[in-house]
Amino acid sequence: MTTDVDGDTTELSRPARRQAEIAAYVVKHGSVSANDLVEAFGVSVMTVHRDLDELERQGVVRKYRGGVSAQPTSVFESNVAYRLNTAHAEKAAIARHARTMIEPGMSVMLDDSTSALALVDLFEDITPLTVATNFLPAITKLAQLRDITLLALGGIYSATHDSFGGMPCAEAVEALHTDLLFCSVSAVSATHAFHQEEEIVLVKRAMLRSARTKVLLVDHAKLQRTALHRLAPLTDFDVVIVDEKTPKTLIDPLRDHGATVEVAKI
Amino acid sequence: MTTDVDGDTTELSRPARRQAEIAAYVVKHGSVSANDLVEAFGVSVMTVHRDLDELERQGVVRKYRGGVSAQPTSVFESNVAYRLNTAHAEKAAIARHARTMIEPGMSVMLDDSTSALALVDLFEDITPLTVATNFLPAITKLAQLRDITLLALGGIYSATHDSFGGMPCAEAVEALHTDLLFCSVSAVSATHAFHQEEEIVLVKRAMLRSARTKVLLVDHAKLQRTALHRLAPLTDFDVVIVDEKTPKTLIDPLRDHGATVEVAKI
DNA sequence: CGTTCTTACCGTCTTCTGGTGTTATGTTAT
DNA sequence: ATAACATAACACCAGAAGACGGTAAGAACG
Repeated sequence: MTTDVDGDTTELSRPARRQAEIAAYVVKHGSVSANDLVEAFGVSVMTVHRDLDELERQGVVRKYRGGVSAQPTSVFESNVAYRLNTAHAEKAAIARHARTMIEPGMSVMLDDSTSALALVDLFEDITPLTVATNFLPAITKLAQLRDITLLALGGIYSATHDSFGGMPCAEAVEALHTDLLFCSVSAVSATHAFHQEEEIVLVKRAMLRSARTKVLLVDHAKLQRTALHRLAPLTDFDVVIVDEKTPKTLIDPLRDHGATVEVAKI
Repeated sequence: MTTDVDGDTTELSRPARRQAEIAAYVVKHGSVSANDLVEAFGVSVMTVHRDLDELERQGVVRKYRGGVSAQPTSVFESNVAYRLNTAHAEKAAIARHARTMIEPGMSVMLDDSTSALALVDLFEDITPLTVATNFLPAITKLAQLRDITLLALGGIYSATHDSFGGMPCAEAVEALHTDLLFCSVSAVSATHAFHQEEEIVLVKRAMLRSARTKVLLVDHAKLQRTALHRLAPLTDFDVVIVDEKTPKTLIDPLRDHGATVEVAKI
């Protein structure tokens, strides 16, 4: 199988990668047996089962005796799109660009996106800093850093996103007001940002209300997709940052509709 | 140096262990130079500095040119007591005992204590379960488990406790009401539970208000200590669980004052 | 201005955990 | 009852991350 829109194959642990591929395989075939997967991926039955367990834990597939089947696309999409997500260099570039907007002493809010995670790696040098996020990997990283006030946004854990959400999270967000918000979405049209899942939209909307300056991080893959729920018009964001690989033909429409778009150089 | 009240030396990575010992050393001597520590522990200057940096990050010592000094005891106590904390077998026994109080489907709240952490390891078999906690290691573990609804209690991260606290956390707690609460404290007298730090007390009090059945987990070391802030009378707890090593002479007074004490068998 | 202490960087070593297969045991369907 | 499938329990291997020291550059103190 060739999957992959553009190059950049690695940057994901082998099992994680295989799991994402298995997920794609399952969705493609609707439902498959463990043995099918053994042949297709050249690993042992045991490993297949372990992978499937993990995918089930994340809510991507459903196991039953004799095989697995795919879950409703919404869940799958946002997960696998996210896991197979590469574009590492672009993400890093976007993060570096975003970083220039941050001054020591500021308060920053991050959502549960890999783009935001790339940004976290740059925080060490912008201290002191207050960071609020509901994204577990980000929380774990930030907890290690000195001179960073970490404000964890709690809530109901979602294995699919590895983050916290739901009403408790929205409430936690509403109790805050930060200088900056960096967030991402699953899809971007000429006029609006979209997201697959309603509960996530809830939290992101709350975040948008709780920050002075709002920044949308968009890698070029997002611009060609669509998603179910309309999150907000792009004009709600003070800045939209895209990566260099984004074709001009996709950027121009955004600007025509009033968005402030900045291009991050690699 | 001999430290160590009772056997059980390991169960802590080498650097972590040395750091705890260094912390103890610093407290004992009030303030020491890096070179002193080099001799005392037989490691390089570099390593000493790294250890001290870590301890400073946790708020246990204060670095200045020429050496380090201990922080106010309150901070130290709750940290090092915690890190040097062994009594592994006892903790496990207490956890196993506590476990019998939990039925599938219940909602459980945990505070930031190693006792609670031991309990987490037993949750895998009591599913489904809803667990709320502000303790980062517990959150990380629970996020891996299936059939557990994890409710993270967010707030301001404290490196000393590796948990979240402050007003945001207290508010998150107040929005809940669980069937059970398992918590621990730094010290227990015949009549009351105590804790070193005020902010922590704030959260624990909120937790006590937000649970139907309240359980206090006490390993025998706690019964001989004292601490600054009075958290609550022991009669506020429905059950107090102590380990087998606790001398009868310490248990009886608790019972005389009306507490329900149960002894966990190893 | 020099001494002392601290940090930054690099290379090496070790430790450890994650990933995997194999075999054995358990479970469900036919 | 038996075959197919799933889980559990070891044991192995490798890659990665951590721990550590040394040296050199930097900063603070006298």
